[in-house]
Amino acid sequence: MEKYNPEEIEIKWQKKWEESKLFEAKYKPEKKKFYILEMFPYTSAQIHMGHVRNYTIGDVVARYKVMNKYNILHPIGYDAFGLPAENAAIKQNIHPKEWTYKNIDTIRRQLKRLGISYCWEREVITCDSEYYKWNQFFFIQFFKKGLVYKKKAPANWCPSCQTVLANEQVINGRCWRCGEIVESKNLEQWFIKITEYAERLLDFYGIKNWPERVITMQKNWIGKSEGCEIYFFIPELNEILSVFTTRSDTLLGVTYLVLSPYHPLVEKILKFSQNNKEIEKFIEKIKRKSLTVQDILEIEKEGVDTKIFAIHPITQEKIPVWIGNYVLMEYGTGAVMAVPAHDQRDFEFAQKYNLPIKIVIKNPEWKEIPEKLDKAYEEPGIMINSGIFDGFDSEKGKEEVRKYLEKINKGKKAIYYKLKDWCISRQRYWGTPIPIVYCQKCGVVTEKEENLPIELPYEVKITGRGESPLKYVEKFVKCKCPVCGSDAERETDTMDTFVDSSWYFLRYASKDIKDKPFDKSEVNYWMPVDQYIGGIEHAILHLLYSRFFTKVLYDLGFVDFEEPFENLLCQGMVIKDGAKMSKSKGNVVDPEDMIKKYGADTLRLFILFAAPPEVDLEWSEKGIEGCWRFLNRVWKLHFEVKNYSEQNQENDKKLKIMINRVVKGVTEDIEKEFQFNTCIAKMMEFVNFLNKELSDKKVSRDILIDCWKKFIKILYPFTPHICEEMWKDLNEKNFLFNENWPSYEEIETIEEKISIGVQINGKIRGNIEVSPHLNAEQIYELIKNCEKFKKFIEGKKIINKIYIKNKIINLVLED
RNA sequence: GCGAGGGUGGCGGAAUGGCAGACGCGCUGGACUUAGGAUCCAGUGGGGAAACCCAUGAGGGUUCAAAUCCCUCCCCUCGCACCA
Repeated sequence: MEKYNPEEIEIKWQKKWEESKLFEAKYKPEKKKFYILEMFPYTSAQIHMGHVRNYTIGDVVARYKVMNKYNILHPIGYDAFGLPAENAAIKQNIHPKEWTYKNIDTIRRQLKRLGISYCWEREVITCDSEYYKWNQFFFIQFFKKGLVYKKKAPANWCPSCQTVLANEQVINGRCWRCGEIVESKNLEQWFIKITEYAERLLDFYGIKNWPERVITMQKNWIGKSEGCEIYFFIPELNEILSVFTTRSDTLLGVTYLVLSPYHPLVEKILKFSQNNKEIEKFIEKIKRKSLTVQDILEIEKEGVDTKIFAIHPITQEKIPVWIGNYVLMEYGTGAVMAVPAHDQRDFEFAQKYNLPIKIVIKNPEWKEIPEKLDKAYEEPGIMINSGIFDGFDSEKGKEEVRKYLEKINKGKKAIYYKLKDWCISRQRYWGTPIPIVYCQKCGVVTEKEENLPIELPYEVKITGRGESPLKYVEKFVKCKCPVCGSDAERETDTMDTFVDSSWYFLRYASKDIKDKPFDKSEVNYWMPVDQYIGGIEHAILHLLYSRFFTKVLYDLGFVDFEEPFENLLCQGMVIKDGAKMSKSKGNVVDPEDMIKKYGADTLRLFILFAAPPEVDLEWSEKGIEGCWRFLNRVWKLHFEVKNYSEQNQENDKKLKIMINRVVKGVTEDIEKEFQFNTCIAKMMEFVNFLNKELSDKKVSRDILIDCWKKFIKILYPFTPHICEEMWKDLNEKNFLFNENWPSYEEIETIEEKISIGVQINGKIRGNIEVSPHLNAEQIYELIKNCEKFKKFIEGKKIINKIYIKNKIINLVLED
């Protein structure tokens, strides 16, 4: 027997797999398909344990499904655009392109070294103009459909780094890099109208199995609320103020209105109000404050009286108008009707400024209407003090008030969403150029499709300042108008990298990609993705954008499905010493070091064994050693099996039962929620059992070899290299990848005796061996005559016998 | 505050109404050995000499039977957070 040498075995098989193009996906419309996808890596320097976990889980699924005769697509690519490449350019004085491609080479090598069964022929690199050309193409299609527009909007601006930051780079209101408080800066930006798809994105029909929390997070992010717009006339300004409310039933309890300090009417108010000095002071104060999330939570409600009045649409009463710091311009109409009796925020504000509180909803538990409330009553109830609406249940009252308002033209049904349009402009170099041209004559026009791609110029000076470096690349900026041919200028902003990742999975699903983004029939065959695997951090952004993109492509007739990912698995983080592995914490374990020390199979095994896929995994040096020992035992056992020559059949049946049990267990645990940790535990049990069995020498060679082959097959998806080696050593010619997953028989059909638990009055008193075919009565007869149970039963009357087949029998005795 | 998930040996974790702690780590003892941080064997929730008793965050309930279902409470993690 040779010593187990993982490096030699693994590299040998990886080469063979590559030479035979074993994992190449083939479009076979007549075969049932399985598209297994893992979120592609961002091209930072190298892969980390999180990637290893993600990709190993995917590889087990892929290899398992192949053995179950699915036609598999298991692709990989690189998310290659993005800010870190520019930061590296500044810091290391290296061009973003060189940096990115160098990293891709490293990552590719590392993935191959892990032995993941990728179809390398379909690799996608998003910074390749062959790919981003189609970002530009889709942008133009979206533009034609009216889904793209430009507007001035506040962007996250870091005054110290002199650059715009993406939302996700703003942590608690501060810059992720330098910690400076992020400011808001108005810039012209390109937007895609994702809000037009809000309703369809809320519909998760077509999604089979996603973690509930991801769906909840998306629903919250979209944030639909149904209510009513109500119009208050302001005579002094001769303006109508529209407010949004979900509680139209409380309309008669309105005692004042509140505008956001950013509300457009504020300017006019400043002109007309006698209180304008104070208002100005207040607004100054609000705008000066840059607030972090924490601040907003702790901040006290403050406001200023405009001394201007609005007219209540129903009672015609004069309602004071205030400006308050607790009203958001970004939501609803930027103005609210305040009902302090039934809204806690309004209640606090009213108390502070001595504004009246009018109760209009009666808590059914109140015996009488209280004089004073100590907090707002926000639950439903019966409408009171509401004129013609008195006596209505508040839920029904919402409808009634709304209908009445509609009749008198003072309001209408309205739905608002938290979701904002997707800002895709980035003032950066390393991204897809937006295919827009500014022409003196024709205005803003899209580039002609035949002129794509608009290539990113290589020669550029990256400064890290707030403007796109492309602005200073004359060769890039100067162009001809695609409509009239006169001199024009290009847009210099590039696209958010989330555009790249919104359709990469379609590109994979297509072999023929010359002159088109993807092949429609092949994409319709492979899609939707049957199993998507990735981190929870993409719960909203990437997954929402991809769903949106797919729906638009459906509407444009590019694809025949609306949901890209049917099943989603979010794997947990890899942590060490209780914290996520990170350079700053100094607790990083490098996968390559581990592969050097133990081999890829051991690393894969450990990462699958230490925890179920969706929970966080605590790294353990001792744990990986345990897996190393296990594979060494398997290796040793293999040679003992191979050289075994006994023909004693005494325990053959027992061995058959064991292999059936483990095949059944592993199959079921993979099928059910990918419980790879218990699969491995079951295989370890089998190895422990077989070890003993071999020293007893009571099984026959043929049966043993047969069982061992089955075992190699089920271990294969987890640790493919060592399995290929053992497989070939048994004179098998096929790759295991092309073998069938073993079948199993139900235990009852092969097992003669089963050990069941014996309970007396619900207490376990021991075990008994019985045939699986016996019934409760027959088992009871056995127990009655069994010495160890006699003393519990003798002289007592049995009032019930509960037998759970093959598990337990409970005898209930009279007291 | 709201929403979701979770709390089981010294540790990672099994068991989703049916023998709690599978499997692995660690630990203890033994074998082999010049040596062992290699390998193999045995043991390992707590109490007890034993029969047995007690144990799944705390307390109550349902059931022949509860880690699992129901109620009350405590703690941890994540997400959202002035959303009108």
